[in-house]
Amino acid sequence: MKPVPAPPKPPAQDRALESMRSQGLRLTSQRRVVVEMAFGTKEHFTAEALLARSRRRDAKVSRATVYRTLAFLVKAGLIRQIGLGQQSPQYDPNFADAPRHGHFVCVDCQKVVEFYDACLEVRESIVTKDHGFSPKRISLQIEATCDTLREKGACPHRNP
Amino acid sequence: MKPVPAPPKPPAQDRALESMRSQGLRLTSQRRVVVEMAFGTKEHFTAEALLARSRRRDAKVSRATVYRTLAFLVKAGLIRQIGLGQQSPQYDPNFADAPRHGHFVCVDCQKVVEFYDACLEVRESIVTKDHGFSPKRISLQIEATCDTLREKGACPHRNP
DNA sequence: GTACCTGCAAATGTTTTGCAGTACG
DNA sequence: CGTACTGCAAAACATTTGCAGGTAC
Repeated sequence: MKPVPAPPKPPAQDRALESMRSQGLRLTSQRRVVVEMAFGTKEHFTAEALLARSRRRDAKVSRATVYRTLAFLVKAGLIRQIGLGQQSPQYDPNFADAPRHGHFVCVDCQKVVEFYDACLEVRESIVTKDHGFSPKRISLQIEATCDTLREKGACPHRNP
Repeated sequence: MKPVPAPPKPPAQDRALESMRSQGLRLTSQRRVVVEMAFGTKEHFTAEALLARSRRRDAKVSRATVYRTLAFLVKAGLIRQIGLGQQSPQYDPNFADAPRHGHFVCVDCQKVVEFYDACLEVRESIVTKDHGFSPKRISLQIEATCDTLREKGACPHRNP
């Protein structure tokens, strides 16, 4: 019997629009632009950066609309606000597809690297239950130094 | 043989003052008040709350001094800024004595419960090394629902 | 005595909000 | 067509900073 491939998950972007529609929100052109720009990258971004990117597509997108749309996406669980010890909060669009990853923050070069570990997830779940809770959303951030930088003097995580 | 009790670790408050002195900072009366108020509770607090509490001790402590002192304590690793998904950042004075604990945030009542798990710590360290990093500071926050609330209709974590 | 510190107030930066006009459904 | 949405600008906050005067050491 031929194995049936799992149907591809709709891109986060489509799920966001669907989520908005199902909540009765109108799919305005501005909201489409903001959603497209939010999920059009795997990188983390700030609210201001998302505004700038959205305005390159449509110069009239307002700051207010970006903040309002971002707030909805966060509440819907499609984007997560992460506090990486930096100045203003960053938003991570990858949680829609990989809701359980954590972040390394390289204290040498400030680069953020995402990771996932099944053992951690299992243990996190056990510990949570042991304390009488049911886990809903886990945020794990590890500030660390880069071994390669220390040994070779160059950090492999820094962008080109 | 009589067991020898481990010498008590100096309270976080004393370590903070010592840390400031060793860095060449002057121990002004304002800084003493802010440090005392910061470590005088096990609860998390905001910068504004620390200002209010400090002013109850000395009405003339300025906002600027509170922010400046808080920034030093965070950089020194004695207090940690935690992003608990709330409005403004919270500060946790318990990291000086227990630098590796995590936080449950009850999504039902917003109460924050601290926890520690040795297995998690070991696994976190392994995963970090596997990715070529050496861990320096770990921040684990788990948003969860409270089982007792769901079963009994009352949340045991809510304050009296 | 002299840096370093403080309080004040103004500057900065971010997010929210009120409102009149616009457009989705 | 009505109601939700948008852009704008002002408001609301949170945090930082410049500076004149004060104080620890």
